[in-house]
Amino acid sequence: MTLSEEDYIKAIYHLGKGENSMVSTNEVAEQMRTKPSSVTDMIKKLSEKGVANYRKYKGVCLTEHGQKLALTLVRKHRLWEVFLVDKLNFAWDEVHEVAEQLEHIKSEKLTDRLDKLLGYPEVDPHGDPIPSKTGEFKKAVKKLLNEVPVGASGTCVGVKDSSAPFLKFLDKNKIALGDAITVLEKEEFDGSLHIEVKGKSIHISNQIAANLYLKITE
Amino acid sequence: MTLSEEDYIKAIYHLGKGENSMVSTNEVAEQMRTKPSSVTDMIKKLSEKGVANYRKYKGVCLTEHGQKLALTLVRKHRLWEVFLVDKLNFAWDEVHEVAEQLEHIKSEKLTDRLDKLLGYPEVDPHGDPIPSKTGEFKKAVKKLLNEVPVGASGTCVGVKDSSAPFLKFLDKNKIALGDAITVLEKEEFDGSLHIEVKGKSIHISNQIAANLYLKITE
DNA sequence: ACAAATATTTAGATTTGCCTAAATTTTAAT
DNA sequence: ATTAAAATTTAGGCAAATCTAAATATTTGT
Repeated sequence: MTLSEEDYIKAIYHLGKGENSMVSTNEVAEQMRTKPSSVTDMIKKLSEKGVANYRKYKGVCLTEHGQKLALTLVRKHRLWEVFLVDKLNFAWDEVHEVAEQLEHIKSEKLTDRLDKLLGYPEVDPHGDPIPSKTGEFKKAVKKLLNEVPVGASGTCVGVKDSSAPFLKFLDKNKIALGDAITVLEKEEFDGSLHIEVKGKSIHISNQIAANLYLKITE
Repeated sequence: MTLSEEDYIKAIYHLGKGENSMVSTNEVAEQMRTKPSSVTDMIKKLSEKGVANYRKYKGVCLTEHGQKLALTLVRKHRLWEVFLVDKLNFAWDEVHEVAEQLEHIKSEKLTDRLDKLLGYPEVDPHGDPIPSKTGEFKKAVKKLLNEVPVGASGTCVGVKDSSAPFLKFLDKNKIALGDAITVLEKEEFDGSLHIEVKGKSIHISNQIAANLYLKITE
């Protein structure tokens, strides 16, 4: 598989956590399933193009210009996700791969018209915010379950820990991605929660709650 | 510029004129703005993959499988063109380049859902037919002006001869792409036409008419 | 602070698509 | 039918992205 400059920019952006922190060669390599030496090569090129700042052995971050490019990619990716769900009735959990391809289409007009068609959405189907044309973010509607206030409801849209044991736990407790969840009560002393899922009330530890993402709906 | 296998398949398909005739290395090279030797290389690879039939010095055509791939590409290209015009209000003459990118997106589900969203259109904005999922074509609604029956109307959607002199001629006669045209009268002896364009009645030779495409509307 | 472990870069090879130039085959003209 | 012209393929190289293995730098644990 041959990776594009845009793929590298995206990886650096995401690893930089929105705040444009320095990311290491190995981090990028692992994220992109490639070798560190390949990353070094490409990063040098991005650096020469004025897209990234690279310092040997120190890591890499995006330049202002690089960040603009990254934001544009994120914007396109998330707009396409909304399109797939809202207009083509894809399920929210099957859009990523296709959006991954669509985000590389080069046409500013296309992106802007798509934005308009969709009614200028502020978040994607996973609850992640969509940057505006000028790069501004609205706040996310996605929160870790343990940060959701009592009484609030949402849809389970992702996990932070995707290890087998955790997923197994979810399964055993009949919590699935896509489920509607309401926070009923929060224990003071240990942060554990009573939540309602599929009409059933269950009790989960803070540990668990800290690894489940909710897209808040009310 | 680095061309994909799909680009080659498309070129071979289009040069083969729908009927899957043998096309020459040089034809493909010219169409793709690349060198004959590059074409030879790629054609060999396509042949090994079972997508094309290649005989040294004789030319190339698509296998059954290759034709399926080509049809899928044409289908995707034209569906995206309809999308851009109908849903995103692009002008019909500015969609080609973007559709050229979109046609490479790999997702059968996406294509089928798009088809549905658009109401299963049978022709694209240029009047060219859209293959169905199973590869069937409806007949084109695009005709050369000299083949259009007297009384019929349409929109000028393209030229066969795109040389500067011809385009200059069109300009001088105030015929532009996108214009509505009605055929008023046809001369028996030389095939020349009286047509109405923008409220004006003008007279054009068969020669000219044989190089103007109309998308028939009534 | 030092050695061992880890991370990163460099060197050199590989693959792929493309190119130029030379060799070969086919086509066309007399 | 023969030869000149045109088309096509082959040979050899280049550039880009990647990989492996070796070299170098940084970090960590004691």
